[in-house]
Amino acid sequence: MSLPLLVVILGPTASGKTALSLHVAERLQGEIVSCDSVAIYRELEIGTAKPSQEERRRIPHHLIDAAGPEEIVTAGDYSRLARLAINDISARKHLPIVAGGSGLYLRALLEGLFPGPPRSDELRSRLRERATERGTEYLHKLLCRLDPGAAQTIHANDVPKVVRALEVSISARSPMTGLWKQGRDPLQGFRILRVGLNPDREALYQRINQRAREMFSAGLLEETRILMERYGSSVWPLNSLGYKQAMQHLRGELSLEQAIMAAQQGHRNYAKRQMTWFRREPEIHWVADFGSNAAVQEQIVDLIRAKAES
RNA sequence: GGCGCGGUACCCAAGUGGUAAGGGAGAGGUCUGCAAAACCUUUAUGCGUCGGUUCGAUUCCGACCCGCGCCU
Repeated sequence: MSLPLLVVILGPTASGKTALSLHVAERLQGEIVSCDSVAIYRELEIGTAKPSQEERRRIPHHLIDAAGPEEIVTAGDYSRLARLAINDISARKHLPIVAGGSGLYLRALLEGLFPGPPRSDELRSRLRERATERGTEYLHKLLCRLDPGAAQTIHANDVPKVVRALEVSISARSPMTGLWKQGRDPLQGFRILRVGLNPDREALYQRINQRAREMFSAGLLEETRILMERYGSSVWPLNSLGYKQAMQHLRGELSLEQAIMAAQQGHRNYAKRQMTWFRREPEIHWVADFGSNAAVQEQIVDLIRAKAES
């Protein structure tokens, strides 16, 4: 008997992943595992374009609203939680459908991460202090000494990645690139079918513009204001697209129209980055259209059925 | 009609008598625990048009065109 099927629906923002996953879940007795690094937080509703309460009642969703806004859910955290959810769904004989656009999180789930230490906020803040004192080149020079291999791969200006490499090398007391060689821990026990949504770029950008504007008229500013009051403006998820620009407007740094345009721009740039990430993902069945398209939905249902029976 | 200011890439914009900064957009790329993050690469044989001066003009001169402001 062959392994159970795991369906993965990926694509850039606003490409219709939610619509497609909902349709597939409905037709094939599926449950959805979100792969979205921001929708995982509670109380961030409008800016994350989460599926509606009604949709969530109809189809079970996992890893949406799994953490509070003051928490940080890393790729590693996500991977562990998502694997639990997938195994659970599979045990109930339902079809697990992973849907989302967070590339790193998806890779962490499917291919796993290297056996490194988790993030350490104390170490990080110490390193960042040094960086502001002596300049960012200092961190990279330090990395040259601790892990020359990583220093070569990571650009000196890319502070977050340099910091992580240092964090790993220091707290594990051995170079990060050495730990990389121990390999990853891929998800096992499933046959994976990846479906990628790749609508025409121009059409996607128009959709993004429209959706970003709608978020503002649907109350994004008010939602952001409440979150700022409750948790402060420095909590991580408020740094996300849309929320960041809403905060800038609330602080008087941008006019409403400027904030909307900046949010649109941010989402467009993000969609482009997502596509470059996904292009190198293996074995994706690409669809050059939006997931909200009924013909696409039928086609994918058929594809999954065929695959399930093979 | 007169005077003044300006016309440099898709947009904003610096600049020099000796071969066109920078930023944004667009495109491509990187990514091994903050990733809706961060970072990298790339884009004008061309500086409103036509002449002139010069070894050499985007830069100086003249005329013209366009935009803005003021005056009549």
